[in-house]
Amino acid sequence: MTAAGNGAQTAGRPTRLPRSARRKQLLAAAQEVFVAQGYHAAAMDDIAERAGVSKPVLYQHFPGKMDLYLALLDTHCDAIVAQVQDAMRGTSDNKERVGASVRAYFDFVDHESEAFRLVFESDLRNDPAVRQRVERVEQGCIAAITDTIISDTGVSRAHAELLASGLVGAAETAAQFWLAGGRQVPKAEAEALVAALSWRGIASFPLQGESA
Amino acid sequence: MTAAGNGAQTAGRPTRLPRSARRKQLLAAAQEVFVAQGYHAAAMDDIAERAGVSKPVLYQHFPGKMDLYLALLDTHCDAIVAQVQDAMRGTSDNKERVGASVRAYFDFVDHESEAFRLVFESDLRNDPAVRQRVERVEQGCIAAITDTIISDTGVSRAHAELLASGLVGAAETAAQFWLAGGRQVPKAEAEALVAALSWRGIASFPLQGESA
DNA sequence: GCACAGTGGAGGTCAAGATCGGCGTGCAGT
DNA sequence: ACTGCACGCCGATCTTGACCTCCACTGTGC
Repeated sequence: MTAAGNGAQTAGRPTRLPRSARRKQLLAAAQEVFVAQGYHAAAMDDIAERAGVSKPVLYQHFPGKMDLYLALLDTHCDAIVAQVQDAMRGTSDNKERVGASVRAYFDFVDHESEAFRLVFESDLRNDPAVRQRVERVEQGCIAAITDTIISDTGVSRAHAELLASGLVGAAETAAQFWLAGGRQVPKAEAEALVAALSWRGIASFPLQGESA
Repeated sequence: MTAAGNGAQTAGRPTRLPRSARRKQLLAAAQEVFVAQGYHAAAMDDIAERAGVSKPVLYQHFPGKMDLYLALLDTHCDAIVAQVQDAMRGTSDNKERVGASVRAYFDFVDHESEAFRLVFESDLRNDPAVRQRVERVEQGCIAAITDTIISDTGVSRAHAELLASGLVGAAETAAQFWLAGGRQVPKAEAEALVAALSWRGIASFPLQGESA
């Protein structure tokens, strides 16, 4: 199962690809290896072999291992933040906003090849560049929700951020748990359940007891 | 601030310690370095220097880097699971259970030297031994809450686990966010806020959507 | 037939985990 | 009190493993 089941060439005649296609293929191969092994355990040899090319080609497309990783990370960081922001902007019904946000997390986690691990389980969070991006994701998602909470409940920003982080954590953890457990519950059902939990939790806050 | 502010000797005369005390001191030094740098970036030289000893002493107490890390990890894994289980067993009032669980996560995160990073932000989750322990923590906490949810709401186990994972994620993420944000909200206030969010979310479930 | 672009495998370098001979200190026996 | 002993500790070193480049080969356009 070294390089047989993917979309690259299987063996023998090395296929010549245009740079753009080669780059995309390298990114795909790198993603599979990074997701399966993590950053540190993933060797450049593995990625090259997975893509069916040799190491020099890899270094002709990416200056180093870190650049390769960051390219992938950026893609998925942008994806999840955009999905959550769309969930906020897509409607003005807050209940529907909660549902869409939860769906965003489940979609992100359910995306093929478990790429979410690059963001949520990165073994490079100590590296400044990676840490900055990962924190930016979490803070971006929290910020989007925070604004809505503030404008619709009137709680202080600090409180709203805490609530938003709780909601984000619930969706994130539940989605990961749902996937790790082998999708024992149908996706729509799981989304509805977590959305209900979140909505019931947050919906009572407007104009309710603030400092209770 | 290399080795000045800790409990080790500052410089000059190397103090001879009994094995037990030396071991505890090495564990403390290792925890500080692992928390600050992560597993991979932490060098054995750093840990030895932090403890004020040389590397061979370190290897006289621990067979390798991994053993040292696992010793620390086990301690904190046991701690958080026990805290959540105590929160469940400490009372039969479910609202108080939610409050105690949230408090458990905040206490764990607020514990000195940010040791929670060893569990929640480990950069060794790919390693089987570490992964097993970290997953055991999450599943242990979820299981404790799941049982209560099942017995008090009657939802299916799969649904209860999803709800529990959501609650766990909310507490965990909110606690980390609260700490990362510099404790902008007093601890008791933050706990109450997240507890309210969680309780309002879960409290409506009994006899509501399922068996009502 | 020939130049050339791009590939494949072998090697350099370096960081970090793991380890060996010397040193100094405290203690027991006479 | 003096001497030999044992033990814990340290500086310096080895080795492994992984990232990152250099020589021989192959297929194509004129």
